[in-house]
Amino acid sequence: MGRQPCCDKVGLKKGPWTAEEDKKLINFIRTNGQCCWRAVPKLAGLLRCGKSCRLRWTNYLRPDLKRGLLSESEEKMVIDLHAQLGNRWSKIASHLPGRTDNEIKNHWNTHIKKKLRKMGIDPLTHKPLPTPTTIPSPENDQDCGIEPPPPPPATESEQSKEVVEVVDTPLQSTITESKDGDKNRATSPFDSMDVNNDFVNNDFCIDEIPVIEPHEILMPCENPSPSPSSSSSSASATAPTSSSGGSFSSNLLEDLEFATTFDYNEILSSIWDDDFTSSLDVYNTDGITVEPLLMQFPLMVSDDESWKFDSIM
DNA sequence: AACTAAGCCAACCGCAGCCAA
DNA sequence: ATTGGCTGCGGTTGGCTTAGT
Repeated sequence: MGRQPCCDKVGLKKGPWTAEEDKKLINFIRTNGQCCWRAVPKLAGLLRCGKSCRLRWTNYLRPDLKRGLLSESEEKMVIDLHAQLGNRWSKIASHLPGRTDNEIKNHWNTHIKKKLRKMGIDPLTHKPLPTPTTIPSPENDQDCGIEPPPPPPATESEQSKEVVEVVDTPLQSTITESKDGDKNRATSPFDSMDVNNDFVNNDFCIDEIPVIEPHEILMPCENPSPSPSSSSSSASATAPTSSSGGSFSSNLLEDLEFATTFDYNEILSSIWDDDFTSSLDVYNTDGITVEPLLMQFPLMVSDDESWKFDSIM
């Protein structure tokens, strides 16, 4: 049965989201909540398909998102979970509050894969790579787009199945899953690894970027830099750049009436409904309940300029 | 300073699964 | 049991940024 396209693509906008679009989407979800993504663009006045709106919201605009590089512990968790679950990014993301599947997938492909290879571990199987004497390294470099020959080709599902079912390989984490989905972590791939052990213990860096401490990311906004007149639509009205993310441009912030000195919860309550924010208080991920996110991450910022509320007001 | 290559990430595409009619 | 609509997921790509020459 032929599937209809998810939306009529004629006249629909694609590509990076503008601050104006973000604003519309936030305002819509703020007043209506998340429902019927197909209807969202029409109701919110957006020339986007529902899918695009959902993606933008879940990957960028959600208030509970934790931005910035993954911490060391998060990376290790991703590796452990990947050993168990394979490329089931959404499942993996469900164990990392504030992280999206897309973010984890990107981080895996750009950072973790390389690190694992450096450590002599096949990122696909989480088993030791063949020694360089057996396979010439340039051809073996998957970054060149050349996957190594056997280990035998397995489909995505086969690969996942294999990883989940075969649990007593040397580097395999032994996470046992109870019926209610709880994961009891026993050993990590790193525990049994003595190859490059110093790397594991000392050099498993997060790209030399320190983890941002809460006191570092809470910005008092006492020093509003003399930004160009906010009424000027020149720079702030343009679409967000990829580096800045741009989900909160100065225009958007103006429109949402952010205060120059703010309390994050205040901001949240001004942007999102009480019902909505309260739904974030407890985040249950497959049996793992974490601290209420808004308490855990009073203000989640990163190198991302867009989160520096103070400097752009 | 200019050019090129590599890295990175937001967004798109298409399929799978779920569910209601 | 079948059909059709919707959402979620994973793979892929386009374009911007950064590093190297």
